[in-house]
Amino acid sequence: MRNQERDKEQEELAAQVIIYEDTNHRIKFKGEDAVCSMDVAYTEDCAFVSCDIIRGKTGEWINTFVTVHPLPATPYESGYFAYYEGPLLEECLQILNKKYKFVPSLVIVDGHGLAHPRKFGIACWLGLRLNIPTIGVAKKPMLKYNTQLGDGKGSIAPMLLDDEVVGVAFRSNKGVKPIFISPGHLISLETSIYMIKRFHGEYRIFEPIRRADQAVRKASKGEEGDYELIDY
DNA sequence: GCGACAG
DNA sequence: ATCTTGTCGC
Repeated sequence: MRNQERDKEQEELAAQVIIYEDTNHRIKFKGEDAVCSMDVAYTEDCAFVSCDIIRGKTGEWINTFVTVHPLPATPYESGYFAYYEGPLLEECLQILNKKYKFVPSLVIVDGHGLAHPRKFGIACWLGLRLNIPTIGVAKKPMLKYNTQLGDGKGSIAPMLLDDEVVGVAFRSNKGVKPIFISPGHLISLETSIYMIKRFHGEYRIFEPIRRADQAVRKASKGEEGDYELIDY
């Protein structure tokens, strides 16, 4: 598909994305509800996907699963990340669903949600595919933000697209580069920020994503770690 | 028109 | 994303 066609497709799908406007936390976790955070690592011949699972109600870590997949057929292109990595995330969750009847209540993705030039980052794509709430958390911005962002831990600056606030730059620790939070689907920006703060941890990178990253990194090197590899 | 642009 | 050592700082 050419970029012009993909742009059109992204704009059409973006129109289907549901973002809540209210500042109330519309996600209330019940006893067993799971929040999963996902990441991917690549080798020359395959992709490793991790799904880090915590209990939404308590934040307690449950497990980190890793699945193995063929490399994507299409190359990575900025702006079209979902076409590259999205299907991998979806397949990993399908495997966990078949094997454990696992259905997350919220999925947090390494990448953007609404904070994307056409308001359709990978978190939006996955949310639409699964019909589940999603959040995007990225290490680099795609949109401009106020670089006057405070230096202290917890400082926030809005990211704008045509005067609309589509996400925030978030200083997760004093003096470190910010991370970038945006809603993906079936969630509000306020709740997205709330969830990231709630489960964040002590380092710059959101802790569950950090664990997911470590898991796939080790798995891709054949090293042991705090993860469970699922053969397929 | 040109450049910038997640992983 | 991935290829890679030491090093500065809390």
